[in-house]
Amino acid sequence: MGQKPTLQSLASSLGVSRQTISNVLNNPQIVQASTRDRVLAEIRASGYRPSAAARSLRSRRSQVIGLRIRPAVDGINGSVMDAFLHALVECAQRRDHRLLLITASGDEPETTEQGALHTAGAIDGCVLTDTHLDDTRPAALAAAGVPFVAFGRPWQDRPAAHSWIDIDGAAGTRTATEHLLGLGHRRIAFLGWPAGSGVGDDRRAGWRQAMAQSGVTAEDLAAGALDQRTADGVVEGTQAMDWARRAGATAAVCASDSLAVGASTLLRRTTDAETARTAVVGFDDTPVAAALGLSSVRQPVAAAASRVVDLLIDRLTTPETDARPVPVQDLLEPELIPRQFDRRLDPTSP
Amino acid sequence: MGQKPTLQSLASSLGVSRQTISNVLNNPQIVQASTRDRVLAEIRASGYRPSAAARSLRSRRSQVIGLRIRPAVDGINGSVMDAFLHALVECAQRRDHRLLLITASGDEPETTEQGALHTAGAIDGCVLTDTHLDDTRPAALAAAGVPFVAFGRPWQDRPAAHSWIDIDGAAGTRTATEHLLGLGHRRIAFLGWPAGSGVGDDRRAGWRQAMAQSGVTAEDLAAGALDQRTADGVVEGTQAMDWARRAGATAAVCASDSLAVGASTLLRRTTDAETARTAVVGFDDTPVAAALGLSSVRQPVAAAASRVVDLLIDRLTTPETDARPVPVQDLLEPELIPRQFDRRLDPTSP
DNA sequence: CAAGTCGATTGGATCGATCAAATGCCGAGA
DNA sequence: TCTCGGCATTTGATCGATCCAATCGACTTG
Repeated sequence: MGQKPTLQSLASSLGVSRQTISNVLNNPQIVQASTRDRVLAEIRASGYRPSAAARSLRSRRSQVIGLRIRPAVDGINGSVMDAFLHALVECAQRRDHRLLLITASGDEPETTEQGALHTAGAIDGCVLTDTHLDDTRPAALAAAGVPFVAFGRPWQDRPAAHSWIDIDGAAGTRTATEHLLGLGHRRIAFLGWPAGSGVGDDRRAGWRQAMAQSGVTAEDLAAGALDQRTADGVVEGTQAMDWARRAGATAAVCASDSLAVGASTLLRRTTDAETARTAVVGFDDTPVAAALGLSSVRQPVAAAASRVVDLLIDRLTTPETDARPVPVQDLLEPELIPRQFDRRLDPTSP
Repeated sequence: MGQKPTLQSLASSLGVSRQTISNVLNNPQIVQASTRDRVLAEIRASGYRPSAAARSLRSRRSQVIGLRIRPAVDGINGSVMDAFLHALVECAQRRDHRLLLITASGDEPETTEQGALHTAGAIDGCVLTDTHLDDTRPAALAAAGVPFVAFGRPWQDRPAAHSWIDIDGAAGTRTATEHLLGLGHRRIAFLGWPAGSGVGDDRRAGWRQAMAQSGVTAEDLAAGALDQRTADGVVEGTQAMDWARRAGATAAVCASDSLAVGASTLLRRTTDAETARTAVVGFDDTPVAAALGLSSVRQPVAAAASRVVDLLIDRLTTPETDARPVPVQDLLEPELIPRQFDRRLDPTSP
C-alpha cells in the first residue's frame, strides 16, 4: 500500500463507482446488501478513511463543536468543569462529532473567535459555559449566525431565544437544608458568595426557601446568610464558619466545596466540643469533599453534557429550511450525597 | 452581503486573481505593498475567512492537534493537567493551530483513534500525556506515521526515538528535601505511591539522593519511605503521616499535594505539640495547598506545554523530504514554593 | 537594440469527497 | 409486445482553497 486510499482508488479496485462507496458510508440502506458487504470488507481491509477536509468542503459541515476553556482559578471547583468537559467529548464522539478548544481573554474575544471559526467552517456550532448576568455572548453569536447551546441559564429577566441546560442549584441547597432540618438543626447558616452572581444567588435562594417553609423564626434566619466579600475559597470558608458559629449556627449549607472544606477545617481544629459537632454540607461533590467525608450536593454533570450535545447536534442536523426551532430550556435536579459530616443535632445542647 | 465571500468573489470584486489574494494571506512578502494593502482592506471590510476545509484539502494540513483527555480521578491533581491543557491551547493558538479532544478507554483505543483522525486528515499530529512503563503508544503512533510529542518521558530503559518534554520530579523532591535539611530536620519521611509508577519512583529517588548526600544515618533513612499500597489520596496521606510520626520523622516530603493535604490534616488535628510542629512539603502547588499554607513543588507546566507545542509544530512544518529529525528530549526544573508549613526543627526537641 | 533577468501576477489543474441528475435494469401491467 | 415505475448504480459538476507553470511588464546589460 503506497498511497492513502481514496474513494476513487477504492472504487476502481472494486469495480464500482465512487458514489456507491459514498452511499455505503452515508446512506447504507439504499445500497444492495451484497455490494454493501463487499465494499465494507474492502474498506476495512484497506484501512480507508474518508478525508475530513473533502467531506467538510462539500457537505458544508465539519462535525466539530467549539468550546472555550478557562484556566481553573480554583482547583477544587475546576473538577466540575473537568467532568463536564469529559462528558461533552464522550457524548459528542458517540454522535460522530469532535470538540475543538479555544481560549479567549474575555467574552467578546470569545464570540469573535467562535464566529471566525464558524465562518471558516472549522466548527459547526459551539457550547457556551459560565453564563452570567449581562452576558453578551448569546446575542453576539445569534447575530453572527453561530448555532449554540448554553450550559447555564441566562440570568437575565427576559426569556432567552436560545436553548440551554442548567442545574437547579436552588433545588440542591433546598434539599441540603431540608436534610439538615430533618436531623434536628434549626439554626442553619448559609455560607455563600457575594450577591450578584447568578449561581450564588440561586443557591442562597434554595436555602432561604427551605428555611422559610420549615417555619424557623426570623431570628434563626437572620443568623444565617454569610456572604463573603472576597472570592470563593478554602480560607474564606474557615472564616465564615467561625462567624456562623459565633452567631449560634449548629449547621451550615455551603455554596461550594471550597467553602465547605474551609469550614470543616475549622471544625476539625477546634477544641470546643460543641463546635466540633457542627454539621456541614458542601456543593459539587468534589473528590476532596469525598475524601474528607463531607456531605455534598452532586450536580448531574454528565447528564447535562449529554443533553447539551444532543440539543446542539439536533439543531445542526435539522435542515435550515424549517421554521425557527423552538428553544429547549431545562433545569436538571442535583442529588445530595450524605456522608459522616451530617451530624445530628445533640438534643442536650441548648 | 448575501453569500459568504470566497477567494473567487473577493478576487473579481477587486479585479485581481484568486492567487494574489491567497498570496497576501500566505506569502505576503511576494506581493507588492500597494496591492497587498488594498486586498487586506477588502478582506477586513468583507469579513472574509478562508475556508478551513478547502485549505486543508489542498494543502494537506489541518492545523489541528489531537489530545486525549481522561477523567480526573483526583480533583486535586487534576488541576495540573488542567493547567497543562489550558497552556497547550493557548500556545497552539498563538501558532495558528487548534486542539481537538478525544476520549478513549485505553492506550490501544487511543492510538487507534488518533491514527484514524490522522489518516482522515482531521489532525496533523498529537500530544501524548501520562506516559508510563511499557507504554505501547509511541511505537504504535510511529508505526501509523502519526507525528507526536510526549509530555512525560518514556520510562523504559532504552532511549526513545521520539521527542518528549518532562518535569524533573527527582530534582523537585531533592530541592524540597534539601530545604527541610536546611531547616534543621534530619528525620525526613517520604510519603509516596507504591513502587512501579515511573513518576512516583522518580520523586522518591530525589528524596533518597538528597538524604544520602546530606550524610544522614542509615537509621534516619530507614524511617523514611512510606509508600502507600493504595492509590494517591487525602486519606492515605493522613495515615502515612501518622506512621511517619510514630517512626520519629519531624518532617515529610510528599509525592503529591493530595498526600500533603492529608498529612497536614493530621497535624492540624493533633493535640501533641511536637507532632503539630512537623513540617510538610507537597508536590504540584495546587490551589488547595496554597490555601492551606502548604509548601509545595511547582511544576513549570506552562513552559512544558509551550515546548511541547513548539516541538510538535516544528516537526509538522518541516518538509518530510529532510532527513529523519533528531528527537529533542528535555527535563524542566520544578521550583519550590515555600509557605508557612516549612517549620524549623525546634532545637529543644529530642 | 535585442536578449536576458527578475518580480508581480495570472490561469489551469487538483485535492477528495458529496450533490443532483441521468442511466441502465428489471418486472408488472395494459 | 411495449411502456412505465422504481431501484441500484453511475456520471458530471461542484465545494474553495493551494500548487505549479506560464505570462507579463519593467529594468538591466552586453
